[in-house]
Amino acid sequence: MKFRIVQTDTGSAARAGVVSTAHGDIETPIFMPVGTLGAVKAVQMPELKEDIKAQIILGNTYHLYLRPGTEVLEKAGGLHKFNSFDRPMLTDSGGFQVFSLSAIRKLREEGVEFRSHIDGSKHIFTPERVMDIQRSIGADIIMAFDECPPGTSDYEYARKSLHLTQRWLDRCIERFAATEPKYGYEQTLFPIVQGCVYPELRREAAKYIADKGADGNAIGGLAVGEPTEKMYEMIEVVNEILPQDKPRYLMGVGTPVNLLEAIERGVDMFDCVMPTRNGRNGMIFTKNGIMNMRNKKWEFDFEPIEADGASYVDNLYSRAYLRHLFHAQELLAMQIASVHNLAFYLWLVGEARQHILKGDFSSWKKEMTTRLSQRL
RNA sequence: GGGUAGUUACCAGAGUGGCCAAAUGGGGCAGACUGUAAAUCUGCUGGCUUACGCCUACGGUGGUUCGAAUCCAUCACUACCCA
Repeated sequence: MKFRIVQTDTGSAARAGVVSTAHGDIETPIFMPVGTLGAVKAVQMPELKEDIKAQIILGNTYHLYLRPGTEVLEKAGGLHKFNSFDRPMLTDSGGFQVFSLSAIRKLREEGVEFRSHIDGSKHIFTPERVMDIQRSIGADIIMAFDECPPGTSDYEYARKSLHLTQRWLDRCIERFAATEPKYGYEQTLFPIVQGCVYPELRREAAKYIADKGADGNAIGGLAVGEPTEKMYEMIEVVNEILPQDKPRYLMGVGTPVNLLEAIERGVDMFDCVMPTRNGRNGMIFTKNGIMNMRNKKWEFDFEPIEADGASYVDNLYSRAYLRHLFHAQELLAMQIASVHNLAFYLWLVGEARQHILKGDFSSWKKEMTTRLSQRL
């Protein structure tokens, strides 16, 4: 994997670049739709590629390991062949499940013991095992196995957790180096910065990772319960240390405004379930703010979903119709909302890139932030 | 024409003397959701009121009772069965 910076913003840490992988290039800043189980929920691949213009999507190690399992993925020839997405892919390691499934897992030095959320069966995830599984899945970018501690963790827990994540990182790197890709194309391992909301821990983590010389680096453990301002502060602290010439991936973030704030602070890559999950739950993101499509106010609003929206669904369907579909619990409602929201997210990062190239990112961002913060 | 069962909030439907402005489900109205255990979850849903509380309400009317959605009488209506 290679990263080339095309333009650095003059007034901020924002930059426009290109990540090159075996499955093609990614223009940054980029948003990556989340397809945990190998599918971006409610979205067909042609829509994802042609309409949403997704350049890279995510998969999840824990979930894909449980279903369909590595045997199916290997026999399919990897996840790209299995799900028919021939562009770059990234898999998360299961580190987030250490957080989100904390009730059904046990954390140990060796790794994490999960009780399957599907059938309760026991599964041990060690850093080595997670590397092996991600080799079987075959994503272009794979993530180190980390512990994602809650945003409310105290300093002592955060410190211990970080050091565990660092030991696990070394084991990930070792295993990764000792194994070969299974499908004939290169895979790249991203380490993950942790440290909760403690600047000194974040600095330590960033230095530790910078020394590893990875082709890309991730910032994890944010947007997990800490105040948003703390998140921005941590991004700044970390990005002062992470290599300038390598892509920076802010994991699991976030709202449209979060994206712009992070881009301004030098982040290149994002993923988040928000456009898809919130979309399925009736929320539409637009450049003029959010809309709850279930609200009565749209009942007789026959205007397009978003007149100058980025997706074909925006002018094809009216707000009243989409509201009707949500009330009637039609599957189409979730499909329309997901396609719209993802197209909007991809439009937003694409615009950010254009304004970085043009040199007016800061003024554009300021105006957009105001518009995005509205509730329609 | 005869018989039986019933009539409760937007709908369905519990409740058969005080703990009832009245379970539960649906619907409705809002809110939440950030590396997806999520097509999920939470709150509200007679009126006035910040609240206490007051008022109006369980088909109509009249009654019994300290007290009635609940008991009695009567009227109206509905469903089913028999002719």
